[in-house]
Amino acid sequence: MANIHVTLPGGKALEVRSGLKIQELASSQGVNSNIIAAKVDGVAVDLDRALSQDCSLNWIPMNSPEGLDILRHSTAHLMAQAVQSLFPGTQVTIGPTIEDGFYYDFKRDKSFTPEEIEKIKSRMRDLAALNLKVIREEMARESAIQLFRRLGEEYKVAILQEIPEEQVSLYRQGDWVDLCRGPHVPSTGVIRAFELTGVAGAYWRGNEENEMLQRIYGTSWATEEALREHLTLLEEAKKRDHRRLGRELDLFSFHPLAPASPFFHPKGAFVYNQLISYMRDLYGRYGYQEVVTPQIFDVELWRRSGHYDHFRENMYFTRVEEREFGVKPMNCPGHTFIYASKKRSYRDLPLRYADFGRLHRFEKSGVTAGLTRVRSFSQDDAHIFCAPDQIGAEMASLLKMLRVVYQTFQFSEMQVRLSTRPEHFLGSLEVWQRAEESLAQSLKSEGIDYQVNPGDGAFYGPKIDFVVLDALRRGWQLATIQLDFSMPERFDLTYVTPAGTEARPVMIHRAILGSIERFMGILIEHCAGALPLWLAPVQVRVMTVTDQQKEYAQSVFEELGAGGWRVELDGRNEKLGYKIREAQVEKIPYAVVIGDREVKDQTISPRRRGGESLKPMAVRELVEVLKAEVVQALGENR
RNA sequence: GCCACCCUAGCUCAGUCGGUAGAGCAACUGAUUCGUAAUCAGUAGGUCGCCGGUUCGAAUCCGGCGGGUGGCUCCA
Repeated sequence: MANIHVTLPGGKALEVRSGLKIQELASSQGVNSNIIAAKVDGVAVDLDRALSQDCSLNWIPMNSPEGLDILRHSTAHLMAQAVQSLFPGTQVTIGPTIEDGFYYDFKRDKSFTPEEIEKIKSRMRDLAALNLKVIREEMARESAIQLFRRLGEEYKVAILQEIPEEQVSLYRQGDWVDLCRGPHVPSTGVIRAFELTGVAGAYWRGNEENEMLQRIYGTSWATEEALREHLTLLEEAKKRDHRRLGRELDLFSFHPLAPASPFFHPKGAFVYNQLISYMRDLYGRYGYQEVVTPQIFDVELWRRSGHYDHFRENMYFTRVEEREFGVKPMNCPGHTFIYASKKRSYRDLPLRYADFGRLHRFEKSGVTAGLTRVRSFSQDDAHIFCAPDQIGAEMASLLKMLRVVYQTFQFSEMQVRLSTRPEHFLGSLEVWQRAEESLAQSLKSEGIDYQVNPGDGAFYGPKIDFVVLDALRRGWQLATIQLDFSMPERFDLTYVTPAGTEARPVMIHRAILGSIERFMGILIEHCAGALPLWLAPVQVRVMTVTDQQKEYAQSVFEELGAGGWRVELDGRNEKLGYKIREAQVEKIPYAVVIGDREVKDQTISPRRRGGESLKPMAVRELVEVLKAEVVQALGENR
C-alpha cells in the first residue's frame, strides 16, 4: 500500500499509509481526546475520514469556535433523532447552528408542549449515553432522494432536488439518518452539556406564504461549566433589559389601551428631552435648521409621495368632512413643501431641515417590543436638500457628526451596512452607481468598516444603516442615511443653477439616533440603567445621617440646585445605609452624605454610584468634579 | 399577522385534587436619631386581565377577546 505525507500542526511531517483514518492518526500521535474533528488542507472533516493523499492536517478542538459549531450541529441532529423517535410521523427540515446554539425545524401538526420538550431532552441524554457512532455515508443524489422519499421526508426530498451536486452525504447514528454536509462529532457520547431553550413557529424557507413549522432552539457547550456560564449570562442580560429598567427606574410605562406606545414619566421624559437637546446643540454647529410640520395631511400628499402605494399598511387614517387624511409616518413629504415654498437658488444649498415631529406607524401586533419597536415615536430626523455634486461633502460631514454622537454614547460595537440598488428601482443606473460609490467612498474616507447588503437599498436610493445589538443580542437599526432622487422628482423640486437653468436637488434622509424611543431603549441597556451624569434625571442626592443636619443639608441642596444641577434631598428619618441603598438602586450618579462632621467642617462627603467614596470637600469642589465629568463626556459640546 | 407561552396586591411571586386568596418588597401609621446597599412593629391594599361556558361551587377546567413575552414574517 502506498504511503502519503501528512504535515501535522506545528510543521511536523509524517509518512503514513494511505487509507489511515484521522482518528487512528490522532491516537497514535497521542493527541488529546478533546478534538472532535480535523481540517485537511483547510477543509473541516470527520475524524472517521481516511487520508488518501498528501495533505496538511489541523485538529479542531471541541472548545474552539469551529469545534463548538460542529458540536452544536451534532446536537441539533441528536435532538432531531430524539424527536423522531418520540414522535413518529414528524418530518425533519433544516437544523443549522446559530450564535451560541442551534435550532431544528420540524413538520408536525401539533406544536411541542413544555412537557414534550422535557421528554425530548431526556431522550437526547439517553441517546448520548448510548454513544452511537456517527457515520458519514456518500451516495448519488438520486439514491438519496429515493431513500428520503421512502422515509416520508418530503422536505429533505425538496432540499435534495435543489442541490446541484450529484453526490451528497448522509449521516447515520443508530437507526437514524439525516442529509448533511457535516462534519460531525465522532459519536453522540461527546454531547454532554446542552439545553433546549425555546420553541417557536417558523415558516418553511422563511416565507410567510408557506406552512408553519415547529422550531426548537437549543444550545450546546463543551463542558457543563461553559453551559452554566452561558445560561447565567442570559439571566444577567435580562436584568439589563430596558423594559425592566424602565419600570424599575420609573422612566416609562405602557398601557393596554395604547398598545406599543410608551408613556414617558417625568424622569424618562427628562432623558428623552435631553437627548433631543443634545442633538439640537449639534445641529447648531452642523448647519441644520429646525422646522415644525403638520401631523396629519390629506391623503393627496401621501399619494404624491408614494407612501400611499408603498407604506399604506403602516399608516393611520382618519376621515373628517368627507376628506381623508393620513397621520404622518415620516417627515419627508412635509419638508418638501417648505423647500418648495419659494424659488430656490444653488446659493441656498445645501438646506438642512431637522424635525423632531411625532410619527405614527402601525406595526403588526406581533412585532412590537418595548421602546425598540413602537407605534408612536419621533426621530432626530433631517432632510438635506443639495446639489448632486454636494453629496460627497454632505456625507463626510454627516459621518463625522455620527461618529461624534456614537462616541459620546460609547457605542463602539456596531455594524455598518451599505445597502445597494434593489431589483425595482427608480432613476438611472448611472445615478445609482454614482450614489453608491459616493456612499462607499464616504465610509472609506472616514475609516468605517462596513458590509455591503446587495439589493437592500430603498427603491429611491442606496442607504447606509447602523445596527447595534440590545442586551439579548438582537440587532436594531439606529442611524440611517439614504440618498433619494425620487422624492424631489415627485414633488417637482428645483433650484436655479449658476447658469440660470433649473436643476433637480437631491434629498438625503438621515437620522443619527434613529428614533429617540429606540435609542433610549438601547442606551439604557448599553449602560445598564446607569446613565451618564449629563443624562441622569437626578444627578445628586443629598442625604442626612440624622435629622440634626437637616438645615445644613437643605442649604447644600439649594446651592447645588441654584447651580443648575439636578439634585434631590433625602432628609427622611432613615438609616444612612438605607438611603445609600435607595440611591444606588435608583442609579443616581452621586450621593452626598451629610453628618455632624460635615456640618462642623462645612463640607460634604460625596459617594459615586459605583461605591467609591470621595474625601470630604466643599460643595464648590464637588461642582468642579461634576463639571469635569460632564465635559469629559460631552467634550466641548456644553 | 402566524406559532407557542404568560397575565393573582404598585413590584416579584406562592396558591396542592375545583370549595370565594397568601408572602416578601413598596405604600401608609407609629417607634427608633442611626456614618456609606435594607431598623422594628403595625395598618391598608385584590372584579385572580376582560367576557362567556361547564359545575351545587371556578384564580383553578373549556371557549372567545385584550395585553405582554420568545420566535417567524414584516419593517429597516
